[in-house]
Amino acid sequence: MAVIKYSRQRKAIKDFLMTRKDHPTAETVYLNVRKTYPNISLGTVYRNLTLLSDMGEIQKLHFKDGLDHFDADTRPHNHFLCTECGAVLDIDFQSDNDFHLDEQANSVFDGKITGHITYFQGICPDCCINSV
Amino acid sequence: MAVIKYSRQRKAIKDFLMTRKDHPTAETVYLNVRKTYPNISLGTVYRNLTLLSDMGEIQKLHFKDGLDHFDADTRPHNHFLCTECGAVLDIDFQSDNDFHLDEQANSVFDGKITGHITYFQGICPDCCINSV
DNA sequence: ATTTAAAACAGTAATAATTACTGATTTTGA
DNA sequence: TCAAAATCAGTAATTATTACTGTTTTAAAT
Repeated sequence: MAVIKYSRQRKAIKDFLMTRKDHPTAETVYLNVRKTYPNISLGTVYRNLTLLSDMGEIQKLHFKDGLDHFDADTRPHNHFLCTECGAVLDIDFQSDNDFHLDEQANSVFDGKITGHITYFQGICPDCCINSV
Repeated sequence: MAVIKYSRQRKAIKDFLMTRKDHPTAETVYLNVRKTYPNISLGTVYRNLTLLSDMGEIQKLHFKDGLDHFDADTRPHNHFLCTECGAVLDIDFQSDNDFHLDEQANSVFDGKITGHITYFQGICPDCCINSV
């Protein structure tokens, strides 16, 4: 695939993803983009999510549910997984030490560490309210 | 499943897992336990890995390859994924701050954070040597 | 504006990891 | 030793994802 051509379907997929902060799955993207493009195919959604991810325009994430999740926010940031409802949220918090973590880990590791991501888990705000 | 009964297959699965530090997949466990129990079935391996995981005797992990990986070490510790060969390793290093990370994150999060895990990525020792 | 080759599409089939089902075997307490 | 329940082996089903095929869309050159 030498040249990448524009496609409205790909634009719609990225546009939708940018409206969401909850890292939807391919299935969710498909169901929503179908509102605008009723006969878009699931294969097109997968192909474009992978393509966008390869181009670095979005991030592909893996959580414990075993599904691929997609995030239009490509800045390095941490994630939270709710053990009650499975919701995935961004955690914008970074500890002061976070910036130095890679070099610290490198000093005790024989290979070469280039990055890290921290997954938090617990009860999300919604589930906290509902369990009162 | 009220009472849990002993089974040699389950013991063999856990015993094998305890010999490994590289977080094998169900398939790898299957291929190895078959050396001792030649007609163990893949379903048995999956069922017991899930059972052991539910009982808290092992940990089920998810990496970018989309496969389930299993770890007999249930102490909280961090992981490393090699972007070259896909190898998964333990990172025993913990920053001084790591212990306080949950409470720090809690102070800026509306829900309740109960734990975290950090995934490092980079080039593993083996791949570093081979690429010289 | 037309033409044209490559890229992308919709729709469908195939793959691969995992889970569920079934009748036989093993475990364990009585 | 016996019997009920758990577990097993083997197989079928499910589910997420990827690959294939013939048609449509894009974009650059006429």
